[in-house]
Amino acid sequence: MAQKGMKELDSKAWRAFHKIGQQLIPHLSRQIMNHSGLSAAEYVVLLAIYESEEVALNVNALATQLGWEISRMSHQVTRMHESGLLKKIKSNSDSRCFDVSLTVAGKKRIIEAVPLQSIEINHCFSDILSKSQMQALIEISNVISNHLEEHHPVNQRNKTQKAS
Amino acid sequence: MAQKGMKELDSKAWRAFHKIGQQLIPHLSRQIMNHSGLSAAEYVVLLAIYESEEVALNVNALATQLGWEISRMSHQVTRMHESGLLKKIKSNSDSRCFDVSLTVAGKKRIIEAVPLQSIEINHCFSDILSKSQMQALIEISNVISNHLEEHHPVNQRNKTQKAS
DNA sequence: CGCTATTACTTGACATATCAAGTATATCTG
DNA sequence: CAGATATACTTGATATGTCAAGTAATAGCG
Repeated sequence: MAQKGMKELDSKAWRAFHKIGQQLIPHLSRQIMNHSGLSAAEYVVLLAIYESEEVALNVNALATQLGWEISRMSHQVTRMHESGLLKKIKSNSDSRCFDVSLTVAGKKRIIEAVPLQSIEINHCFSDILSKSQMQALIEISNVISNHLEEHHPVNQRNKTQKAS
Repeated sequence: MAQKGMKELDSKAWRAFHKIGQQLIPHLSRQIMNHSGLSAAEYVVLLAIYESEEVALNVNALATQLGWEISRMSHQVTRMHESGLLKKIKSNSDSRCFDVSLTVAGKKRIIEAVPLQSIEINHCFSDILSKSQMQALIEISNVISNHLEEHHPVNQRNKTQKAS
């Protein structure tokens, strides 16, 4: 976290950023768990599918959308399929792919969970930051994301994306 | 990530924040690993001890400083002790406590690792943000941290802290 | 068509995080 | 000083993330 050979402001800013990441994200994960019984991972996966225009997404498209490694997505989808949150059907256009979609139970769970989570995000984030601070965060995020996408060819994950 | 029932700006800001957290932190963790062979967890633990004024810290103080759960810290210290990065000696003032400190090897590893990691943080963070953006991040971090500390009594972790 | 390369996903081993109990040592109270 | 409490840390089960290899199906190319 702390870094010698960095200017004072740089170091403080980095520590600040790192600190909220380490506090806020775990806090919100725990809240999702407490409020809806979903893990944070289950929550984001369900939400990504729920919000998607597509009827069904494949594992690759999901991974790309969430910025996850394929293998992580595969494990997660497997678990969520086993626990009845997701349907997983071999695509008929390309039988290497799976069409992943929400089960009735999965849809119900995410619809219940989202408003609770929104409240919590408002409490810990939106309500206590000014508009200009949020604006700043958006810009900062763009700068950093663009940099990473340019200079760090995004490992092995995120190759093609298609929904069958 | 996305949240219905949130205003547009709020939602974009939250997604922006979440996204960089999910991209940048893992990226830097991988870089630590590649450059120095230390895991991100090992790195922050070594650094916390290295930077500390104290000759030795106990598990509790370390956990508090990093904002970790005690049990996580205990596991981590155990592993790092086994791998020879840390010394762990029963305190003589309170034999429930351990004095944790760097081994020679641990000190060497962190001294080598820090400058490499600084360079990487500069590349992906400090060099591409303006001073005012970094300033904004510091303020945002303070707002959020203060809120969490006030309203979410910091679970079971972070109780007392003492260095024996 | 047949052969190689690519793509989509799976799998298993391993590292790590979290949670709920547990152990051992202090400390506090009557 | 005995008994209850609190503290410091450990432990083991479980969940999850990462990595390296694998399998299977499609695409490209001669």
